[in-house]
Amino acid sequence: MSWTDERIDQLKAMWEKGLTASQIADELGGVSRNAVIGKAHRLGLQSRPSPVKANEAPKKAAPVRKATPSPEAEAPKPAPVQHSAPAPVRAAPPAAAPAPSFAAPAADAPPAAPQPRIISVGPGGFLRQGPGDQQAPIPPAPPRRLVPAKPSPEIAGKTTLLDLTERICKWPMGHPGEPDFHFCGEAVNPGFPYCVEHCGRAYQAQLPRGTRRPPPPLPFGGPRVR
DNA sequence: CCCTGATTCGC
DNA sequence: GCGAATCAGG
Repeated sequence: MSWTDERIDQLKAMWEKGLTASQIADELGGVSRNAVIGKAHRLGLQSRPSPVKANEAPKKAAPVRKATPSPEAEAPKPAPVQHSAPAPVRAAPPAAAPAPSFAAPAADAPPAAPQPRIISVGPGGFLRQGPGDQQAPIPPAPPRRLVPAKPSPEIAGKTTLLDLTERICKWPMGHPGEPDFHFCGEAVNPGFPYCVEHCGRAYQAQLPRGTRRPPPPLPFGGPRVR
């Protein structure tokens, strides 16, 4: 897969929306988490709370995979060039401005900055965009209003189709179409799509036709032959 | 173990 | 430019 404009837009939208690189990667499909992160950085999208970047210790971690003699000496760069926008731009509420209501423009608030442009990501990774954002119109009529995702009480806490990953047991519980249909959700038996228990049900030795139940094993205590 | 993002560097 | 490999923190 390559980074088409469309995919880049999706990446940006999802990244800014706060989805993790992994989530973005499998929404986009065909790319790895690393690819997403790499691309995000290349695009200049920047550093959202990283678990590992918290401290500001200027110590040389000396990570550098493989051989890196780094023959270069100290590069004298005492002049920190003042770029215009180094600051992490996370929405900075003017004061105690709560309730991001739909039709609640703060009449008194100074226009501040132009809103970054709002793109939301729908199920499957498609983008909901403002009318003027892109020339490509969305073929199916866009939803008239955004309804808060409602998981439905029956399935709350259950493993849904959207929750499945390579390491989650995909054994169906109930039947598709039923309101509480979900998946097992246990950790898989490595190498299989199901957990250990359900592997046991999914993969059973095929007995020759006509054979009756295999005799129960006699782990011990069988008739002593001597 | 799992996850996360950051960084490096060969391609 | 791309992304696997690696690092490092949670």
